[in-house]
Amino acid sequence: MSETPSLQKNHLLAALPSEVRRRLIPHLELVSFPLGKVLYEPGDILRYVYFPTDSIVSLLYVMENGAAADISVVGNEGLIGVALFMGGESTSSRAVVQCAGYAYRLRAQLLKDEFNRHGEMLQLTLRYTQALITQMAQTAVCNRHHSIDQQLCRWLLLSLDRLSGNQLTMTQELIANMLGVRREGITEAARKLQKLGVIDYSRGLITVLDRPRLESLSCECYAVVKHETDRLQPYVHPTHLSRPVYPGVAAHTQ
Amino acid sequence: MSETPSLQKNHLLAALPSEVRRRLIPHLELVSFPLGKVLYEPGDILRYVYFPTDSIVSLLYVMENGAAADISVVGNEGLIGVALFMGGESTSSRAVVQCAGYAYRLRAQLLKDEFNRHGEMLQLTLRYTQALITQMAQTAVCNRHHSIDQQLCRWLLLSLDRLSGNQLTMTQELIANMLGVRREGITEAARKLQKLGVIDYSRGLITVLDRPRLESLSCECYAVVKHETDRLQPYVHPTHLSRPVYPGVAAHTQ
DNA sequence: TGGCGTCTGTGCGGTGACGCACGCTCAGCA
DNA sequence: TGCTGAGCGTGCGTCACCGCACAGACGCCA
Repeated sequence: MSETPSLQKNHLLAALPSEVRRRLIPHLELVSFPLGKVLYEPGDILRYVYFPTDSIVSLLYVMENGAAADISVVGNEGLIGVALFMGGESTSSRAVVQCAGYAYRLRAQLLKDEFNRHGEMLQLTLRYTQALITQMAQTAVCNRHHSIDQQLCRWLLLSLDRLSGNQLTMTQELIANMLGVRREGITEAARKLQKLGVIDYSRGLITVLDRPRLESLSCECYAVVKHETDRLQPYVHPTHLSRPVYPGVAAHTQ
Repeated sequence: MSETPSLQKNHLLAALPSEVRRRLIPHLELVSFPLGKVLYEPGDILRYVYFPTDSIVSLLYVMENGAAADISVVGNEGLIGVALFMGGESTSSRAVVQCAGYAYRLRAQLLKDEFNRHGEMLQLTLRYTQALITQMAQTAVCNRHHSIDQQLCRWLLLSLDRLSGNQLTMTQELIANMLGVRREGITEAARKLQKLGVIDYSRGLITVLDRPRLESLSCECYAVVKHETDRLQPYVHPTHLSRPVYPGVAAHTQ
């Protein structure tokens, strides 16, 4: 194909009908995301939407006292900047790069232009947004009910799903910030996992050795989110999605 | 006006241009929501969307062990069933009536038909959805960082905003279920508020006596959500929203 | 009017997470 | 080669919340 191969790494871009993709390609800019880069702060007007290929971005809520917690994780399955097409133009979250890598960006206005064609782009992004909502909701209950141990497992799995390989480059401090807990809490939870032979880690590099075990140690939240995401974004054969926009949704009523 | 006046009580319906509203009125059915009624369970196909007028519905996530936590509260400012137009058709949440009252319902297909006209309905509902997302996200961080005392205040305020008057008919047990905490925790928090003269309550009837004080005792989460909701849904003059759909969003780019 | 059930009040031990403090260890660099 | 600092390990007291258990209080209905 004549397209940049890495463009296919983002599931949303990959799922676009080739006609739409051809329209957008000239406007998609590959950008590098260094670790810790802030894509936007609460209230910022969004000038771009970003489609990660091999980077991971966390949506963080920051409290007045500086304490924060991530409410969702975005990787190659999604995009950053849903507020733009939801109509709000900005959000109250902060978007921070959690795993360095690359992403394609698209000017806000170009995305809106695409929506105005009432094409597949709208359907795709809305479905993704619903998956995102699921993740946020599950995060909320997880924060309420589950132990740090379980949440660490959930979080490792969510991150792992958005990368290739079985390694994560992140310090315990970073993870603690994401989960909104103490660093020591992560240290203890990570040590337990290491003792069980589930993960190995050293100075900012985490290797997952036994993924099935990790899944069983995680709270149900991971499975719930994954299941729902798979349901909403079954991008195995992108052509499956080449249906008309709203009328295309099966009319189950009656 | 010839329209049912109570239809105006729902902000979304009220904000519709009269042309759209005229189209929908014949299909809007007023239904009664008794306390505790379950509108849908996780995974249910949504046959209707509901526009509350004077009822309040909680979106709950239920864990495998039965423990639950509400992730957002929906009243006359919104609608129940966003999954329908997000494309998912169903959600993983349970919708439960938390304050008895009334709502208008609309058949799923009719809503989709309305979207296919690419009208204001889409813009309106998407903006609402973003407000909902904000609420979920804030709930997530609130669960992580704030005390039961603070969360109770937040929750009373959120509920109060969606009703007229300063009274809530709900038992401490119910509130505890919503917040995903022990009933005793609510008892203690409520007692503190009563001692301060902020609220009064007895056997399932809560009266807010000093709302400003309640707001100051609440965590920041209430204000954040309220501010964002007001920004996204400034339905003071519904005609303000009579703009073209996507192109109407001010082109801030450049 | 008496009884029953719902709603609320309170106590107690247990525990998970916090805040703080300090020590260790390894990579990278001068 | 030795220093420095980032990353990780660990202990200790404190606190919020939990689970359980039971007691009082009020409303409603027979």
